[in-house]
Amino acid sequence: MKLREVLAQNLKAFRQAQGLSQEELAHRAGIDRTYVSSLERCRYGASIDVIERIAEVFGVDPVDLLQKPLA
Amino acid sequence: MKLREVLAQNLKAFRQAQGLSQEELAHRAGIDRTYVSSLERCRYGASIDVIERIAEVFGVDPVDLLQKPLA
DNA sequence: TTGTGACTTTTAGTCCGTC
DNA sequence: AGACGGACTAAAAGTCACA
Repeated sequence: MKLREVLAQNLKAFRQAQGLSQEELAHRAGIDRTYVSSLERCRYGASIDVIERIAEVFGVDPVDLLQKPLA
Repeated sequence: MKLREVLAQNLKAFRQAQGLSQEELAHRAGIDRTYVSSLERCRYGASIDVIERIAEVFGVDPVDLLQKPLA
């Protein structure tokens, strides 16, 4: 499984776990709403800068967004 | 500390620990020689695709390249 | 609320060097 | 062996309208 796919899944999972819409997350992270959508759809492979900013919004370590689910 | 700085430090540390030159690492990861140098100097923030490929060369989890030193 | 196509701007990443 | 730069190309970052 590609790392960008892991990111996409974790991104969606963290976002929904915190009850945020794509739009709310985008606003708080200072990025575009459609870009969040693109990341969750694996349209792009994100840069580490974007990963870092999103992790800040979630209040987690950036590493957590790239960690494969144990299952 | 910025995530791209963490990557830069870990990249250099892993590379030297395995006794690889920048050029050898670049060749094995299928990226450019000067780009490895650039990453270690924080000239760029890498994409997750590049991080993944470099981690494969080192034989480690991509997450390990982004983990801050415990010290 | 989210997905998508078309688009422009910025940056990643390459290739050529010199020091 | 590696730092560093200029110039270039591919891809990401970011915006918008519309379904």
